[in-house]
Amino acid sequence: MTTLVDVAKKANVSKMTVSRVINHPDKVTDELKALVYEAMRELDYHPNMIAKALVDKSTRIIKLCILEDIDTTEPYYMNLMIGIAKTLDLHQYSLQLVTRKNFDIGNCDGYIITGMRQQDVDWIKNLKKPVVMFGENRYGFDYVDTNNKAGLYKLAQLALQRGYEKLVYIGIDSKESFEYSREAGYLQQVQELRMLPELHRFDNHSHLAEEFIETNWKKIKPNTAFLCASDRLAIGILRGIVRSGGKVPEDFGVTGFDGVFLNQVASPKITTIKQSIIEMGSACGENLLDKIETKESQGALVFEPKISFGGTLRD
Amino acid sequence: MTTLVDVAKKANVSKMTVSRVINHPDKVTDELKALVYEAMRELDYHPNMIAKALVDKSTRIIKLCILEDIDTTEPYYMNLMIGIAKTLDLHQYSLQLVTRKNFDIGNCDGYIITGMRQQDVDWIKNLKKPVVMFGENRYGFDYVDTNNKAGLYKLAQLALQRGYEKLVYIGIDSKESFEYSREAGYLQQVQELRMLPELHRFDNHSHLAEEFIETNWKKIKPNTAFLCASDRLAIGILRGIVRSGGKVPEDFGVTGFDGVFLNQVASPKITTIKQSIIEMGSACGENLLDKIETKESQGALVFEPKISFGGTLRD
DNA sequence: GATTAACCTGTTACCGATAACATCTCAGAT
DNA sequence: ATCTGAGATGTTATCGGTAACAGGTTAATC
Repeated sequence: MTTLVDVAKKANVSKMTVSRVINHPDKVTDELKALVYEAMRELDYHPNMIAKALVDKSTRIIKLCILEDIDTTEPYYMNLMIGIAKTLDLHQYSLQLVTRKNFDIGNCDGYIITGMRQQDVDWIKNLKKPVVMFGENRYGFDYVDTNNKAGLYKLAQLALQRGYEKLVYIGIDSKESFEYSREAGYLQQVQELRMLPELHRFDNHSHLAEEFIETNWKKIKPNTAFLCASDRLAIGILRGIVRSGGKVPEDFGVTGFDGVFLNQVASPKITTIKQSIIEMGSACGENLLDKIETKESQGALVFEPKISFGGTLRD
Repeated sequence: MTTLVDVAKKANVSKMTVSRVINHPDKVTDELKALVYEAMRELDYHPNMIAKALVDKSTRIIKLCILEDIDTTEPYYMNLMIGIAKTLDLHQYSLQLVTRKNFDIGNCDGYIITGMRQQDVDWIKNLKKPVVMFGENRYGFDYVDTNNKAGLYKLAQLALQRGYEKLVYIGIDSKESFEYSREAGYLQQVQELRMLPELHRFDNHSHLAEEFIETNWKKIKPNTAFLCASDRLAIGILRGIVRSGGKVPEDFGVTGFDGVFLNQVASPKITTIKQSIIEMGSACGENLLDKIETKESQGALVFEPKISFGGTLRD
């Protein structure tokens, strides 16, 4: 490993000058700067982050707190992590994964938190390091998320364009903000057209949605589209309809939300909201690192939803 | 943050003595040790890993290299990471996620690698830091994996016990070691009973398996069990059979391999090998950290497979 | 009783960076 | 010509640990 001193010798300056070239380039003359840059290049110098961390009492560690149960952990977290990791690696930060089970020790420079519940608000507010949430919230934390409301609004619109006469919303039985937003998107579209809303909510498990369809099959009329708050629920609805003898997409429409993994294994593929989770993860990372360096809030970052066209809405 | 010096003052010793109590406790008298421990407890002292890392030129970073395409990245990697993270956090290490796309810079103390192909053997052998593979291999790298052969052997045995007369193996069209082992497990069971083996291989996508069933439906006789190398393939087989009008589990059996996530959304649930990926991840971490500290190879660690009973084999 | 060895404990230097302070230079003011 | 001060560069101390060496006791040996 080449160090500051190596570069300094090569450039015939003191190591402090080299340090300044890196951190306060405006305080060094162009002439010396050129020398130093040249030396750095020749020696392929990379700063030792550990030493830097020691002086400024930082850790270069970001904690990713996944507060949801592992059981319900959606596969898209994998993509989230890939996105986060991409940014962090670039800045020589590294990641610690934290779940409710190993929630402890160890310092860090910042947090990315996902799956927050109301009960978590207190301790999160007390954290002494910058925080970015993955997933919208109404407690004033900076966050990165898809525009959930717009997502359901668009899907509802699409279902109408495709000629379905009734829109039923299948939601997740939770008090989280994203759920309210998705419902709001549905309701807005429905109310703009003076239609009667119909909402049902379940825990996010496909078999609950399936049961719902099967037990209520007689009451369900053709030409209905089911707008689901997740791909899991959509898969259940789809299966329920198929089992009951209904035809998708001819007589019934189904849409989901997420579109990372589940719709790959459904057949037909589900028309859903495709979230570019990797990019969103990168955004989380950048947002947080900015915050760490500038010590200023970066605000929320909302991604516009994109529809991924599957085979569960007719053409 | 309390430091060595704080503890030293409190215990009325030099900081070197405190350091020794931590790293070479045999070189300090019991009397002083007691004092120091007492002081450490009172001050809630935790060593600063950054400072330690600076002197021994380590990074406390482990790189997790996921060499598979993100598209085919199975959700179980999430669990793998949780397992790894659990161990690493305990030892104050942290993780960097590396994919083929951001394969670069940054030092580290060791690697956990998964999804290795033949073409990767060379550079992996050239790595200067300890390596543990997740997934069996035949190149002499230490690894952690489920006993793939035993897994398929057991499933085949189970299918026979449940009265299926014909066993068909549906494999993944790849040259990776785990695939050979699963095939070997199937073949061993089949040959022990002098049955005729039948193997088919596809890329690991459910719709390929589904197509296979549908195009060959006429040739497929009842009382056959399909032993699949992955849950994805099993889902495809299952769907193909159901679509073609076959009855599972009455006339046809289906088994998978993995059991982390996919079988949660299948209906009925697939009888599969449940891998405790979280534990395996922890094992990877421990194996690697051992290796880093002792500088000795720790060997392979093979987990015995457990069957997760779903509804795709009859009782 | 002096010598030596074994064993503790403390001192110093260092890992690779940065901040704070010291020094030096040179332009502009007096 | 001397003084002043701004701006550039170098020196020193520091972050929190550890290794290597130095010094001080005590017990065993002659």
